[in-house]
Amino acid sequence: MARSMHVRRPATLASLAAELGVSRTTVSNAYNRPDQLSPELRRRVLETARRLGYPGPDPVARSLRTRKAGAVGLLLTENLSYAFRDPAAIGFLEGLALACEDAGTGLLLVPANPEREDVAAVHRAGVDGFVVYSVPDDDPHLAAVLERPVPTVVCDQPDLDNVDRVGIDDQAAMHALAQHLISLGHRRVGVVCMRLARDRNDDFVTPERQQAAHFHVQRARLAGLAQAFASVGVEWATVPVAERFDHTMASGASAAAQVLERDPQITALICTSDILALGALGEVQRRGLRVPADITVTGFDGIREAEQAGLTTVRQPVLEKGRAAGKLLLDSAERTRPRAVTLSTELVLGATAASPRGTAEERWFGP
Amino acid sequence: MARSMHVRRPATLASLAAELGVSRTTVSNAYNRPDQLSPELRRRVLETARRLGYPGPDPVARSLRTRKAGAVGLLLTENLSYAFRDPAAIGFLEGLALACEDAGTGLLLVPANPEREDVAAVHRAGVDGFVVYSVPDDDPHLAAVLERPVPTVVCDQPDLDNVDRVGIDDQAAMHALAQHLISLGHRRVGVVCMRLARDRNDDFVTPERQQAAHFHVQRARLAGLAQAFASVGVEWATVPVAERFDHTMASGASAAAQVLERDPQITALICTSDILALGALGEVQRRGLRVPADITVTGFDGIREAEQAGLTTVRQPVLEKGRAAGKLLLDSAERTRPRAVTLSTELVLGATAASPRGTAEERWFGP
DNA sequence: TGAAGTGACCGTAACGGTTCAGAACCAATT
DNA sequence: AATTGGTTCTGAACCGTTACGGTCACTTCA
Repeated sequence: MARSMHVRRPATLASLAAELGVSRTTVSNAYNRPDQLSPELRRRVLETARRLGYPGPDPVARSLRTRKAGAVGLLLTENLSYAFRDPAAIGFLEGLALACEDAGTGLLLVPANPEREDVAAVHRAGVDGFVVYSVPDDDPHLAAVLERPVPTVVCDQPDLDNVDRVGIDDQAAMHALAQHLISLGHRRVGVVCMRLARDRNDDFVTPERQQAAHFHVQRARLAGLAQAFASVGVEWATVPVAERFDHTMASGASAAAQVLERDPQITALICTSDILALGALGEVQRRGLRVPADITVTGFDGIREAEQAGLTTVRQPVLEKGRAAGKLLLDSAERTRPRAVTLSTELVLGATAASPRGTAEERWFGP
Repeated sequence: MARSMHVRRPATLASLAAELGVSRTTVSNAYNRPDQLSPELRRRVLETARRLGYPGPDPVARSLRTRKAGAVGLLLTENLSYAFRDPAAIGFLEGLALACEDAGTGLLLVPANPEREDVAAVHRAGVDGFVVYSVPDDDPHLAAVLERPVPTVVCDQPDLDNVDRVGIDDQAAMHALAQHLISLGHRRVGVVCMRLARDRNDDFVTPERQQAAHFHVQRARLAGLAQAFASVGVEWATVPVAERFDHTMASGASAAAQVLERDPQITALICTSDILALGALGEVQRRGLRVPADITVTGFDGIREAEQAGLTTVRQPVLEKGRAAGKLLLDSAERTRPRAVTLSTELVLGATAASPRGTAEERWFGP
């Protein structure tokens, strides 16, 4: 190949300067400060660059000198690829991408596999800051991020002092949903929740595990439920709570089955995410139960698929969360840290919740 | 704040070395080659690093020295955020993320806004290679990427000599779909297609524009249709082809309306993407036409939403495309470039295509 | 006892830029 | 003639690492 004949090392600023008989500074200026040299010389520089195949200043070397990478890193709970399967995560990504785009900043997806504890990828990331999306309190990747001398914004979890955060009031939102169910007359309920810690537990959750949960969001949602139901005399410890490690519809279905087998008498199945709820919905119907006539099912998130299914749920502004996280990170002007943004949620009254047989009214006024 | 009291410059390899009274090399080795120094010294190095708040070797400086960034860049046709709204793009991203994750490589989303011709983001990207997803032939960002001295893989379009490519045979796939429609008896059809060039043209497409299209994929799909229909005597120039710049269901709907107004007699509406087809489907039904009894509608891509709608379409392996692109880029071992990967497609016979009233049989044999 | 390892560490030279304080030159003003 | 100001270009320092080719003391073995 003719190509491999002249394996001349790629041109650099210095070689260009030598070729032209000018200083490196001048070549650098030709790219970065056109006003610092005569148009004629600049033209010659660019011309020679083209001739020599010089692609312009090396981005890495520039980053080293300027101490700016022009990118923000994103750390996720899950596999990188998972993020593209979860509608809520996709919404978050879209919002974050929006903010980055506005700022002309790149978005680096850091390959932090939660299985392996390999933190090297975090150390290798050349970024000006990190956004951390929904990781457990004790995530080693998070620890590695916090060691890096760059600003960081956490979305959802964990809730750390000294670190900027964007999120919602999970406990209050779930409390509101619970109040709604309570007002409908539900007292005997079951719960399906997402993973509470980094270890897999596809089973019922003990009260201790609920309180010790390393995922702040799930802990808060359960606490919201517990608080609401306890206030109307429900013994929370007796409520079956099934946990699933994988966040899939299949998990929702199997968890629903597990709960229903433990207590077939429940009138409502409360799920801490829409994905789980959609799975539960399928399982419930597969068992011949009508929703909401025989049983109420609720979710959390407000994803499109939930809306289509008419799910009663809590809508949270996923896109806004991403955008807010990005803005917070990029507006490093405001130095009053740590800052916290709490976005509002909305109770979505779908068609999957209703009063249990023997309605609230009947309870109060008798048949 | 106590924090701002000691604004001591952040520790570096050198300052650590000085503190310890060893050489920089040794500190570097403590991180990168533990076998090159005694465990005891290594322990001391790491201990001192912790005490001084040294976060480990600076990734940018390391990248400069090793000439490795540990990330691949992704260049998209559209706004970054758009990628998270298009199911096909999401699938591609998932596949690409999968490949990157396997290799422990980061994925940098480059903010290349197609509106502005601002190529700086491409120059600023510290990456070991680029994946380019479906951009027009004359995209300035693509030109900037190709100038960079790093390997590049193009997915879908454009189809360049000297550059690795992953894609499908768009022309053949569309030809097969057309053959199917022809065998059903369709002769009078309309077409809805995606943007053919970087300039906005939300209108009918002239034959010249079809052939000069800067989007290779769309050009090929139209060519497949033209070829198939021409071979059964249809004058392709008379077929109404409506183009839309934005890739949304709303665009599909309006384009369908435009085509139907031009020629209400068409028996099939062929769309070059599922998104457009779903929009067209809505518009057609809004007009009181039954699908497929009154009119046939087809798509292209095979996204989940299309499957749910029972759309007759062509399924292409979007996730596989992403994965293949990533692998191609990362397996720089095989140096037999340029390489090309053409993945196979599948005709999906949904419920939106049928013989037109007055079927093929009736045409041949009479009533 | 001398040659040949071996393990632990170091010095120097890149890597490819950006930046800042001037130098050199020229024209215009005082 | 000296000063001022502006434009254009340069020299040297610096960014924080890692690669490479050593040195040096301490075994090991014939």
